[in-house]
Amino acid sequence: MTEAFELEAFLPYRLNRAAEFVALRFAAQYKARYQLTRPEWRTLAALGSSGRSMTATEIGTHSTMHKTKVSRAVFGLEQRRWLKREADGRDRRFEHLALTPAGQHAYRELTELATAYQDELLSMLGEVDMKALSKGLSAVERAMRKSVPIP
Amino acid sequence: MTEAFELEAFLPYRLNRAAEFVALRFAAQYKARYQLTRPEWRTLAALGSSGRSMTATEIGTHSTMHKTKVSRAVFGLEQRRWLKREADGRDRRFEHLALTPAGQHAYRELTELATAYQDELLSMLGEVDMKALSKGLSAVERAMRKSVPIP
DNA sequence: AATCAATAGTTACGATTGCAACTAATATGC
DNA sequence: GCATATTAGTTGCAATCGTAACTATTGATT
Repeated sequence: MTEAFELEAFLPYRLNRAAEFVALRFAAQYKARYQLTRPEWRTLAALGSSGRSMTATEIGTHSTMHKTKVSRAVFGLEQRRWLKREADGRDRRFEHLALTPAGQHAYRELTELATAYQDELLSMLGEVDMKALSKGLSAVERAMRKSVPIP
Repeated sequence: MTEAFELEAFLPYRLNRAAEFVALRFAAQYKARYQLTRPEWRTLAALGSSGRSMTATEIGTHSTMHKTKVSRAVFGLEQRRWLKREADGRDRRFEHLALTPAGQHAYRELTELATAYQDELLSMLGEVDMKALSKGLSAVERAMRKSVPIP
């Protein structure tokens, strides 16, 4: 006899639920403190974490966000004066995006929140299970790099 | 000196990216074949998997979907005649939702797709890493049950 | 039993999203 | 060197989403 389908064991379902839970609790923090949207936080994080300037496409690839999402997030951060654009001298289609000092300051504050949250998660999950999760996620990331994009 | 924040190691970020990757590849299948939305698939799966009738609130709790999402998904499935509502005799606020034979048929077809996809994931990740991921997700699920809902 | 609180589910509406079409710039082929 | 294809990024628009307000029903309080 064939094994019955178990939704509770279905990986997309489990991953999605876990991701939503973990993300929501953190989003509540930066939304409350900075009125940042999620795409804005992800853009800020990509730029701040890289420590260099990036193009919008790079940000999108790195954080797997749609280019229109990135475009709007960049606009939002630009209005806050957290980010400045600089045209590429050789190829003017490119815009090099970099954090302003104010943006870097916000990034540092947010990474403090993020680090504290990561610690909180570690204590919630325990070191052993956290390691297991990390190992599993690494495998997914490996698969992502190998796989051909869907759209 | 303090450890620098590493976005690539930040759990919400990693989980979200992995979940999106895994979900998107499956969504492409049921969208192409049935024009099902994600909330509709999740509702169908919750009902089919439980094997019994459920209320909208139960579906929402179980799949962590907002009640308006559930409400619209139920409406969609009802229009396809995949689901029927039955009022509770004692408390008429409740609606007991159950799959029709057509709905059960669709559910079985979709679970075949899902099972095949799960197998594909297993072969992509490898058994060891899949086990690790599963163990890590179980820990998150445990934390979810303990934690107080944010909204 | 009359009022008030709580719960299940729906809906109106503003915000967010992604697709497709667009502009602008550069690369390629002939 | 000119037409065509390609790429970076933006925007219009329709679909989707979540919040808050709503209806309907039941429970609790007095």
